[in-house]
Amino acid sequence: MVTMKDVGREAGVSAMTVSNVLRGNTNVTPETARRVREAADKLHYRLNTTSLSARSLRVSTSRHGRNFSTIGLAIFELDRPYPSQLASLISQAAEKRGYQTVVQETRINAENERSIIERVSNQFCDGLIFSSSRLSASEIEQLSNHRPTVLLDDDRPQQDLDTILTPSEAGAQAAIEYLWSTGKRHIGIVGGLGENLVNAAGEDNDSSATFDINDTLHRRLMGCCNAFEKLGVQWEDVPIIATPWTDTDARKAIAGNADLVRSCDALFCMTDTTAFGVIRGLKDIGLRVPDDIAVMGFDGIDMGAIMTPSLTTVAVDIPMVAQKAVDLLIERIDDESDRERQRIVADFRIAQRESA
Amino acid sequence: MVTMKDVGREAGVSAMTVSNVLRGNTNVTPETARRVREAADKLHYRLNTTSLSARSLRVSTSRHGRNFSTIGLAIFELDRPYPSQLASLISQAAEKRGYQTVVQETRINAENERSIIERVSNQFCDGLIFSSSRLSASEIEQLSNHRPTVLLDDDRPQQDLDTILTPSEAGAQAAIEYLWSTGKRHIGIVGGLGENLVNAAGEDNDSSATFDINDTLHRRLMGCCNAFEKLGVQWEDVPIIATPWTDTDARKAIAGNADLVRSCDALFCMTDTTAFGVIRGLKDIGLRVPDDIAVMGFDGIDMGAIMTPSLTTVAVDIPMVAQKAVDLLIERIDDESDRERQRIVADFRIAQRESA
DNA sequence: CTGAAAGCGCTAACAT
DNA sequence: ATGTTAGCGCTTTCAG
Repeated sequence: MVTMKDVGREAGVSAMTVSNVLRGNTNVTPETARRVREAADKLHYRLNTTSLSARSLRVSTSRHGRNFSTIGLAIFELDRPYPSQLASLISQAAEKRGYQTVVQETRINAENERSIIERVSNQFCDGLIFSSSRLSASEIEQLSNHRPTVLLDDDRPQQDLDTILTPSEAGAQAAIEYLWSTGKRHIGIVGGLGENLVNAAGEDNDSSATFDINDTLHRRLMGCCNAFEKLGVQWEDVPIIATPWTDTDARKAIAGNADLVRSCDALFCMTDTTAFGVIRGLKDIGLRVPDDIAVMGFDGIDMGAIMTPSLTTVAVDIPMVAQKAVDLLIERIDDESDRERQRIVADFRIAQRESA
Repeated sequence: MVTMKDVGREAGVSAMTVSNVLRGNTNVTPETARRVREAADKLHYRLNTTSLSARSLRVSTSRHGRNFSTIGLAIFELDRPYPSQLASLISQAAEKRGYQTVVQETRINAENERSIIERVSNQFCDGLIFSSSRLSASEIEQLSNHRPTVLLDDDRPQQDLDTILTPSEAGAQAAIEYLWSTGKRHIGIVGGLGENLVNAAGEDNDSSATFDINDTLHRRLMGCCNAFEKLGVQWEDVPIIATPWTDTDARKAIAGNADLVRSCDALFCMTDTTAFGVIRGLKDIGLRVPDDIAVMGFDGIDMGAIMTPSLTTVAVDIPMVAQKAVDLLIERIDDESDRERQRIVADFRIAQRESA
């Protein structure tokens, strides 16, 4: 690494003069400045900002008088609508409160998450937001040196961190009840079993042994189950189509379960993206939505309103998730007191559109 | 700020012992350890990782023997398919090469971009990728202390940085030619004029005065223009429907230009998202796609394949954009030599699907 | 106009 | 088992 000392030696001056030249602050002879700049160019000098920050510990105010507060957001996937909308909303909510957000993709991999904390979040973030983490709260706490942390969509009971949850159980129950209220009596569920999101099985048997990637799934299934029970339908009789929660997988799952699908008059899908694939898959096998069969999703991503047919769905209040996450985190950052951890379930509404 | 010294004073030990306890490394009396931990808790001590990094300058290898290389990606929006897919692909390409990616949303705002560089990228990234930046290359260079930088989709000729471009001109030309080849003779263009992406007019009149947010638009229009010229169609006769490049805006634009739309037998949309809104808007006014009118998009986002009807589009090789961006950047990071700047235009193909 | 010294918080190496 | 020393790259202070 090239230091100011090196540049100084090359230019025949001290490191101090190099510093002065490069920041253009104090008076330096034009000739000296030129020599220094040449030397810096020649050696490809780059300001080592790490040590700059070390220095800045000393001076209370930053050079520009701004607050350099930063939130780290670890999110499972960036290429799908729900997490990317959430990331965007969090960025914007944080910005309104004077925080910069840095987003990192975990792809639901524990090793990635550790790396994120070690390399970045822990290095310079004032707080962390973890969405669908595979790490235990205690590991996050330890790796992050007890940085304030908010978890999203992590329902493991042993966690002792602030948590924002999507209304999986209540939302799913409301979905089934809605379909029932429109006269559907043969409601199937899509996205039920098997590995979900990604096939991330078989890793990480230690710290997160208690973690089930299908946690959110279970809560949504539980909501369905409750609804059917209230409606007097045997849970065992409910058709469940297994598929990962992606559009292409869901499309294939419909093709592979055509007969089962034809016995239904409505399908409730575990996510909107799944529903998109289902609607496409239904067209592939000659079924019209909603005329032949109703389809309902879960999430409330923007694109659902634009699709043809537009998607009836459990619309989670995603801006609320983002806002609460940011608020809770900043509260923790500002206030070191040990107030009790919070656990907030986001609102939802049934967005009644064309598909059901 | 609470330092190890403070904790040590509270616990009646030296800072060194505090360090040892907190990292659980060396042998410490359980009793001492307990006292230290209590003191740390009481004072709300948090490891100052800034100085950790300062320290790490000294020891060549990191504590875990890993390389802590990081790429900063500044992207205009995270809640739309194209940029979020791109961000995801860049993250994954970088990871394969041992780099962690931190993503930040600019929302096409110069002040945000400056903040991103100052707060984050400049602090600890080895290199930057800027997508649709509003800053000039020279400002980026200066703010980032000459960090290696790759620009995406920035066609300003004065820039002297590595650049990856989407094939706007060739892609648009190919789109028009494709529609023509299917017998369409009344092709309209959607997404043509007015502020695009966001209404970010009126800011930043100094450094980026030379920057036109409609730059990409102009290149795509130029491609259309070339195609029509070759086909013997007067450019002045081509219907152009102005709308920002979002689905909801595009949907409204169709409703507001119903008569003009009805005179067309095909519509070429500036982005896939625009096309989604257009298809929906066409249904709103009773036109069927592709029976009554063909629709074509530009980008090649995944969802286009799942829609009903599936979207015929200029499918940019987005993985190639991501891969080249990462490769070029890492090349710059590794090799300080001043090889000439590169300028790569990504491949594309016409994804021939149902909508046209 | 230029440079020497001190020190930011932390920890490896060494001393007690 | 615990403490002391030195130093990471840089910049503020103050002396030449």
